[in-house]
Amino acid sequence: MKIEELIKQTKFVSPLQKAMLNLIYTYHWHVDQAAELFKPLGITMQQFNVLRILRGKYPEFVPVGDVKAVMLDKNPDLTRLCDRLQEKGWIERETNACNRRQVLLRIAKPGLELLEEMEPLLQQQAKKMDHLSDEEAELLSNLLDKLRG
Amino acid sequence: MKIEELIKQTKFVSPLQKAMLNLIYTYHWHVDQAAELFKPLGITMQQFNVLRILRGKYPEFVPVGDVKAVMLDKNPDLTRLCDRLQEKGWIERETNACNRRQVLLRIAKPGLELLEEMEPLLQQQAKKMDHLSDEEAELLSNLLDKLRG
DNA sequence: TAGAGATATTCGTTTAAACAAATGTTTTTT
DNA sequence: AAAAAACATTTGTTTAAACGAATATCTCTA
Repeated sequence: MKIEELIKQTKFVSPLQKAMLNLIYTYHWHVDQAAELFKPLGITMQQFNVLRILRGKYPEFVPVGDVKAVMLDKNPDLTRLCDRLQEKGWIERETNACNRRQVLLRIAKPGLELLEEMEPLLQQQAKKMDHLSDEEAELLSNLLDKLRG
Repeated sequence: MKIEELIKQTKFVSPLQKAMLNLIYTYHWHVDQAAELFKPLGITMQQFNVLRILRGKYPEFVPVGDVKAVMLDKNPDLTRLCDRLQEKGWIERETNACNRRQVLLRIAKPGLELLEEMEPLLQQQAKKMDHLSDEEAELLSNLLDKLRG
């Protein structure tokens, strides 16, 4: 369904404004879908995002600041997000001996297992979203890059 | 800057996953920008969104449910969002005499004036985002429509 | 014309987001 | 070497989001 119909608006200030409204709408559409998948597992999208980043570096430890730098949203409260991840046993946390200001993070075994479990669910969801060809998906990504300038 | 560099990730499960990560990143990028503009005015994006919808119907009154239906995010707590808009004097609220379950909303004069004030600021921000041509913006919007299926 | 069911919004409570200020640590300057 | 500045993260507090349950009203059916 086209964005005009979904938000019942036919006139837009510009094609760019229309695209931006569509971007916001599509983002929320995606979040709603993902939330359904994540909720029964007791994990939020942001938490999942952090675990994904840590898995990418495993078995290295990574400073909190480095994680923040590459997060999709620059969550200012990474401390308490990590508190929650640690309570669930999904990550390990320790201060860096070489630089005691830094706190180092590493994904723990149960965290890796959780991501493992989620993989088929994620792929299943991805399959439902097969409306774009690989070429179109690439094009979309490139347009988003260009949008940000 | 391309998404690969921004999130320091070179391998993606699929072009679609890359596009989705880019979508999420770009959304937050936009929200961060918009927040700077909105914050000094004491209004949030969601509140702005509601005012915009009400202006589109002015001088009609609109049921709360109708507003929710066309919102970009389906905020479940429109009641308290409207409380805040009313406290600031930006909207009027009254129960529908014909159907006393419904609450009707209308943007008030100060709300219209606020939107008026914001217009040049929004256009100014839009000008900074001139990296896409009209055709490319249309294409982006169409791809997002197609993504949702 | 009760009463069951559907609809539209609100309220209560728990939890997390936002923001500013503070803490502890390292580096740089004088 | 002491003081100032910069850095990395944490903490405190206010505010809003999330979610389910509740209220109030209307509609339809028996």
